[in-house]
Amino acid sequence: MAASPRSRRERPAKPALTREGIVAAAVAILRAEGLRKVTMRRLAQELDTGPASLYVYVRNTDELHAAVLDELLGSVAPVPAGGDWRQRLEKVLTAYTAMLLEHPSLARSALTAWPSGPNYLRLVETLLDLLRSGGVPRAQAAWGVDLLLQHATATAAEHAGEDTPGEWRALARALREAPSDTHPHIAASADALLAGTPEARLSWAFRTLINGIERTAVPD
Amino acid sequence: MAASPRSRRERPAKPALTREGIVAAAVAILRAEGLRKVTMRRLAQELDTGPASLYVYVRNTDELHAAVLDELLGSVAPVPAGGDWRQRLEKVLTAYTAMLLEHPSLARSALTAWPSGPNYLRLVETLLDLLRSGGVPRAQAAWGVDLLLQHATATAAEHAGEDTPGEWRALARALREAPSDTHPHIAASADALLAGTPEARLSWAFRTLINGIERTAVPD
DNA sequence: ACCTGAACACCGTTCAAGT
DNA sequence: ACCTGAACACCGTTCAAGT
Repeated sequence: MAASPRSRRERPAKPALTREGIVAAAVAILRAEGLRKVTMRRLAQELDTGPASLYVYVRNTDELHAAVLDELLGSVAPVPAGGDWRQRLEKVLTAYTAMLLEHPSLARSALTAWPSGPNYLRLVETLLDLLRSGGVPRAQAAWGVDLLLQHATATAAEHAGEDTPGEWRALARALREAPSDTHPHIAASADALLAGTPEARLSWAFRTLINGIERTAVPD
Repeated sequence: MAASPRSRRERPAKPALTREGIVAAAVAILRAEGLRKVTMRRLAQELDTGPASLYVYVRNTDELHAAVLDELLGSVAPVPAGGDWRQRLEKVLTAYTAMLLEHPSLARSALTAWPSGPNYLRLVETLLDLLRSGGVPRAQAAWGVDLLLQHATATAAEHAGEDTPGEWRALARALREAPSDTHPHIAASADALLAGTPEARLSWAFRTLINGIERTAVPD
């Protein structure tokens, strides 16, 4: 009679591969080392197998990243009830953006690979509910949700270039140094263009979007 | 006396490396094969040299992509004068978006690596001018330009996942199949959520943004 | 200063072969 | 059906050495 596997090794037995387990391991790597390390090869290594084995459960790297986002979406707390619908709307959107800002590279990939899991649907439902409670017509609310979520995702995705101080500084300099004869508006607005904390700008953007959504009719 | 280089080879003499030449070659590869092929190695091969040689002129791959975008920005035609400022604004933004839609993966990279070249400044100046001519206060116009350009860029970037039929279909299905007891708003709005041509939605989005920008004050 | 070959440390994905 | 080793076809970036 052979010894049980448990008595043979000190290490925990290698767990069977499942899609769930793969996604969980991917989330762990994301939190510890960032999305750039969430590769098929690194993941396989973590799961003590070869990269080819993962293709039984995940079609490709993009699908893997989408599954990871779906997972994280579950951690966005629901809005507490009560209060002004505009404020509540801004609060959900800010919470969603904050989650994405913890993983900007994931936001970047979410821009192309939209999630469609249960947590994403719950978020869409909440946004529709709030817009409708503010009296926004159904068609406008529907297109508005897309606009609001796109803004949140894109804003987080902008922070994906880990460093970016180079690019940002180059732009700030270019704006400040724009000659006022050829670029009078930029010269007059350089400070305004660069003003505001990220939080203030995000809040303004959401309020701007909501104001626009409220009063812009969808064609026909 | 040695023969002149010209008489020695049939091929045109290898041109000296310059940043300009490198960027031009990168644009050529982009047009012919897409951004995914605009790699240091592929570019070096095209220029008949080794990848290491490029690092004299370009800091890294991101900077290369930013330079390429800067180049393409020059191809966006200026707005013809005259007409309603809103319509003109929508027209410039649509032209900018159309250019980015020809290279969605470049739009994706533009979301993180903002250009700051002369063509980009010209675009910002035009947008500020149009918003000001519509009576939008300077501070709102400044933040508004950012919002408008971000929307254009993000919209183009969304199309970067070359195929994406999988993800899109999955989302459409999830929306249509959402049970009406737990997701009443989605159930009632499924058609509205999925309605509209990309052009109609882009136009609505720009008008929505402009309406919002017009009437949302910047803090303090 | 500019250019290069070669190396280091990685990738995604496929496929034939095994269990 | 699931899993694997090995291979194919690539990456970005650095560095010592040459001109």
